[in-house]
Amino acid sequence: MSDTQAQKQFVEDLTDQSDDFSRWYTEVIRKSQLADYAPVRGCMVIRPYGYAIWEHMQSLLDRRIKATGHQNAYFPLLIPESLLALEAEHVEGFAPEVAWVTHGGKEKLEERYCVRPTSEAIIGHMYSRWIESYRDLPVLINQWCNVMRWEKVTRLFLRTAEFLWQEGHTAHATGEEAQEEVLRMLEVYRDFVETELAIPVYAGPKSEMEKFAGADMTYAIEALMRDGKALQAGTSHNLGQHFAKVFDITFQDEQGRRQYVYQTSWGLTTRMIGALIMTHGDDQGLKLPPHVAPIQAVVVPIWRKPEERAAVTEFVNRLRHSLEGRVRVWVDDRDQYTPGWKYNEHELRGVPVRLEVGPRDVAQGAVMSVRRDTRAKESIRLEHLPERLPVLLEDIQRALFQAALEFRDQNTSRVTSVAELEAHFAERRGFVALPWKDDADAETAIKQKTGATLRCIPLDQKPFSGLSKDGAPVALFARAY
RNA sequence: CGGGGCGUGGCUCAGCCUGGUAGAGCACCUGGUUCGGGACCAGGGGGUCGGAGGUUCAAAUCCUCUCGCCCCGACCA
Repeated sequence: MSDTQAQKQFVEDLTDQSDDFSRWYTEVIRKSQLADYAPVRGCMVIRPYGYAIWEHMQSLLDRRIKATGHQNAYFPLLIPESLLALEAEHVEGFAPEVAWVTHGGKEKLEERYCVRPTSEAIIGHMYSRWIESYRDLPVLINQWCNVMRWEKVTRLFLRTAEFLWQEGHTAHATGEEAQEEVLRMLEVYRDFVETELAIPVYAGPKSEMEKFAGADMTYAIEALMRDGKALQAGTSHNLGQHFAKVFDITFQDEQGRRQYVYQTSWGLTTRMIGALIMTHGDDQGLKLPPHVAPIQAVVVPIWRKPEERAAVTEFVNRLRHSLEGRVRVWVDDRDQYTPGWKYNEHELRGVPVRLEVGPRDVAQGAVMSVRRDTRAKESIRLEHLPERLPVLLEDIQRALFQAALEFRDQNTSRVTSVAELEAHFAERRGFVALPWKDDADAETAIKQKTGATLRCIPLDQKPFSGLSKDGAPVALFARAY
């Protein structure tokens, strides 16, 4: 039996990625208990294991949002239709997917409310009341909340009718300041996603066609999933003065002149859990980056006789105490499962490190650690564990990023003509870099022929130097989620 | 929204074609033996077949409608 066959045996009933990636994705989510379907069309329940990942994401991103001077606030779930309708382009963009509240109890409402698909409208309305002078600027507010978009086709985490996110909304005195903010938050996203989620991204502006409804300019970070499809992982919009004009958000400048503010908005969603699954997962299941893994190390005690059990339990207790506050550890002392069964379950659930503790280990005063990503084993003495385990976890975090980066780079091709691009997508997936000048017709044609869309024009053009003959920047195309 | 597929104990599925009142494996419960890569034996509980309507003496099975999910496309975080 080959190694791969031997490994495959470890997991029961999980479709291989190469057989059917979509099915693998859905199965791994349900079997690992990240989420489940809810009795509401297009909605899911994020189960405790999945929600814990989101909580870690929130805490790591929230820290960065606050470090860049923003404050959290909360705006209502419901938005009056009249407010949403003010910005034509915006409302047109979202009209097909808003849910409406028409009744309060048995009474029909005078004006219907929409369940927010995003909060530009209601926040714009409030900003017009709060901002009077240049001294009130900038306004730097973020909110963590749920939003609803009545999607026709839904997929767990990637596209659900209701999802969780943070949306930042800022107002500035000048366009330059707003643009700085847009790029600052794009960089916050890039750093967060690469550092904490170990997902490499390309960051840059979208084309005119792909931008947010109502924005001057949209920037995004784009990641590559293991099936070769791109996933938008976060967006940062320069809204210019569109919303300021329709919501009448003005201030008096130092010369006493009345001016419209310049705004930005930026968001990152629970979709990133989907990105995590599809970037790192393999045929055995999830591989969670230690920084956001709910359980960083799982302890599996092993014994045969009662006296062994006592010794192992005592040893495990010492181990647990020695790691308290340093590593998120869970001792899996469930009686009804054998060690082998637990190994498989924790691999499916993507726990970065497994610590096996049996009589042999206790005799040596050590534990056997096994990495989820490489399966590499290492015996670690109990007294070294508090130092060694955090280092090991950082190694894994780095290795996951490196593996994803290599995959992404191997699947980024360079071409110099639309014909080459089309030939590429006839054969395979991944990112394709092509020198590009904004041209909606050509972009539409590519989309129709290949299914690929312009994902972004990377701000960092260095990886593509020499590709463009006439100085036009390189754009990245891919089929995308 | 177009094309395709699927809804039967918690899960995976058989039964449907050729109607006769529901079955397997896993999971679950009890007892015992086990426990270093998904243990074993014995006993046990649980479904009215997605929903509604129709045909029929009789419907999981045939017909109509409807809801949901999955896959592939068009739209989006």
